[in-house]
Amino acid sequence: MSNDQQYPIPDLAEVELVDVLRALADPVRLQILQVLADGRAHPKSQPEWGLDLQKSTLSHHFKTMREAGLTETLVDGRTHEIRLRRDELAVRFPGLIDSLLAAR
Amino acid sequence: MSNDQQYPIPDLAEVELVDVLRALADPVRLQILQVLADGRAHPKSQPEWGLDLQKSTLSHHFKTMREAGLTETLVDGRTHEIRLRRDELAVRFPGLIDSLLAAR
DNA sequence: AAATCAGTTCGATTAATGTCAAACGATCAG
DNA sequence: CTGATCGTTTGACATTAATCGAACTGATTT
Repeated sequence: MSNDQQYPIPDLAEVELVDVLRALADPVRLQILQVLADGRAHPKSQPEWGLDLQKSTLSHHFKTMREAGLTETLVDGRTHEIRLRRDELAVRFPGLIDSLLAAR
Repeated sequence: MSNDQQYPIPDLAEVELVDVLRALADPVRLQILQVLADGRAHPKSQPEWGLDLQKSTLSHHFKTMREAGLTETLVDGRTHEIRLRRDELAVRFPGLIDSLLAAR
């Protein structure tokens, strides 16, 4: 079996703006967001993100973003990928992700 | 003399997105932002904001927002007003403030 | 001049957060 | 089966941040 989503993600209807902002008010997670901007799924492996962090720290940031409704996880064997929930976010918070990704 | 702006505000060119997000990733300051959404200057006095906080706490939040580039202060004698730097913010972070104010 | 008022600053307390290392669980390779 | 790999969880530590009350500053009023 592969690509089953099996980490719990919140319904965006229950996510508040302040939750999303808290999740993104961190340089590491903002960098992760930028990488995810291409709309594709990215492996959780360290080299992917251009960040000099331990894997446990990275794992913490992934969890934070997922619980804030920003990402979903795709599990395939022992590797994981994450994807930005861009369409759903655009419905819940129109224009927000776009403006964040456009900022330099 | 009145309405001289005399609290230092940063040049938005030097403000990073993460600074703005940190400043807004708080329910109190998000509420203040909503009040400022009408574009007018609002007095710092407590009844204005619908928040049950001591004045020293409110003062802390105003300072945080000002230093993040979100607001400017207008001093008139012993009373102060603050205003959202909306036009400048729209140039530096296009669409961001609008999407935040539209979120429910 | 003295009292009052608006707002800031300071110090203390408490809670939340980012980071790492170590241990753990599950999957895959030999 | 054994060992390596991917990622999570846990616990510890240090830092940041929100809040309050008290003291303070400067402006206004009496």
